[in-house]
Amino acid sequence: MLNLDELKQFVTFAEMGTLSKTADVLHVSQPTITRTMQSMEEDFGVSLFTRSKNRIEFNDTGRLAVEYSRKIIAAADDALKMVRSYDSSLRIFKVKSCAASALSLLLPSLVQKFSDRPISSEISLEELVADSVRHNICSVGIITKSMDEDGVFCREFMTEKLYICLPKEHELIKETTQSLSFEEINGTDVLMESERGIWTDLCYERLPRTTLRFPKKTGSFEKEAKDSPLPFFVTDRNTNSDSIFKGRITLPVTGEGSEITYYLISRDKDYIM
Amino acid sequence: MLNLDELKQFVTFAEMGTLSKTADVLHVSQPTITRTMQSMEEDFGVSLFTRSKNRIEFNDTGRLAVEYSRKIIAAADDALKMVRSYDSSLRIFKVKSCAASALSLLLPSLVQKFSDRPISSEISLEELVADSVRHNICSVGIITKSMDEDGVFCREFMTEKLYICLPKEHELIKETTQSLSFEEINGTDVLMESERGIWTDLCYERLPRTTLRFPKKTGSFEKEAKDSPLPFFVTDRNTNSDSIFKGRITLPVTGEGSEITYYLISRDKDYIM
DNA sequence: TATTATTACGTTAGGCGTAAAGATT
DNA sequence: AATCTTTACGCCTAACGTAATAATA
Repeated sequence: MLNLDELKQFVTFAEMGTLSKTADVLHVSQPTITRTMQSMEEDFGVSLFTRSKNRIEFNDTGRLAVEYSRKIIAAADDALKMVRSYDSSLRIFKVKSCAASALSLLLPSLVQKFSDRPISSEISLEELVADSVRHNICSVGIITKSMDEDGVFCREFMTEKLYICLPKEHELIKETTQSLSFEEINGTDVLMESERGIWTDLCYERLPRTTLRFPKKTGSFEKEAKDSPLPFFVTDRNTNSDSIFKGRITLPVTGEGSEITYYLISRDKDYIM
Repeated sequence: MLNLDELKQFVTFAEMGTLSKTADVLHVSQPTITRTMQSMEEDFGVSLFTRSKNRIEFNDTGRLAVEYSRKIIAAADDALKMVRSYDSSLRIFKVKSCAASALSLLLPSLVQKFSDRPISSEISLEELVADSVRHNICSVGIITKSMDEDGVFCREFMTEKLYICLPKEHELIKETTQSLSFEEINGTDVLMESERGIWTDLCYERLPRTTLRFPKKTGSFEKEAKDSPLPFFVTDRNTNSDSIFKGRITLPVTGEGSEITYYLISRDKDYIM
């Protein structure tokens, strides 16, 4: 009967080249490896090696067997990983979001609704959020595109609009300026609130010539924003104190992507309805 | 450590519903299954069942674990199957062909070239031939389309052209008839040499209104052809005795597919060059 | 009472390490 | 002499079956 322990010795031998080295790295005796290789041939029912007196090497069949052994081991590793993360997802209510604002809005209601379970949350790339929900790694995800997949429920959650906040004398402001497009902002350095989240990703994409400056320490954005002559972005979901807007003008940003709709996704309907 | 034997007991339990039935079908004692299920929970490191006093059932995590366990078992079965068939392909020189004529032409040279190995050959569907070569199940394949895939070599082998052989007074023959198209033949019953092979497939496709009649016993085609008033197909690679053509006229068949080019494919260049 | 899961216990077989032998470079 | 594979031998663990227990329907 094929056996995962033996399979691992088998592929390790393929990587090490000699039985002795294999025994070394696996912390077992050399005879153990010899026996395992013999039993692999019995299990597969075919010859897997060419043997000379003090040398044993894979033949073509052996190399094929190694390939397939790797697949079995990968399947086993995958099984452990997936089952454990699912179990953990049942214990800990995990939320991944592509944006901080939507997460902040959602969390309080989750804390109330699932007061019996610890809640962990994380800002992550949109694609990873979707994947995590797909694979039961997290209970609820927040993304910016509607999702229509079997076994995954989706509903609209909220919208958020981008504004730019500039010092009154900033060169981008002309007399008649009511709003600014990404093209107009592109090239002007901007202070960002966070290194992660959908807005940051968007700025990297739409403002290629702009240098995005991040707070030196996490959480020091407000302080730095007050002292800085740089423009910064805010949204209609802004949670900063009013003081950062002193001496500044806030203008809407126009162009594709400046208004985002967030969607909640989950494999469990009750989690998002 | 995850173990294939235990995994099989695990998925069998999922199919049987009770530990006792599982023990029965697997021919082991009930305590063995109890212990295995306990050790599965240890291996995965999570709870997989809900237990009442004399009832044990899968929970959600358990059902997920069963899914993944099936994948591991499938990977293991696949490995055994593939490695064994590859080993066999090294011992026995296996040829699969979509047509008998090309096989007949190829076999003698193979017998000479690989006189140290037994040769087995088979007529099969074109797609299965290609798949067999891809998966190392056979050494050489004969198909009718050129193939360009990594790791598979291909070369042109021979061509074969289709003719129809009719009794002199057959209604399909007019004064000026020099050839017949599939459209003209379609609807007329025809005696076929074999139930397998590319020509038979082609006739099924191009002569939907025709009833194809096969020899009652394999190998009795020549005998039946002499006595029959039906037309039959031959090719320029015909190997039947001249006697079957007595009192008959042989006309070329026209139309797409009436001339076929055969290609040899193999994962080993030397096998076909 | 029949069925089911679990625990306890004694036995056994299989797997491991040590030691040694045989062969190669 | 050092390295490598294989065989032989003894030990010990881990897995099995039997028997018994407990609970349910």
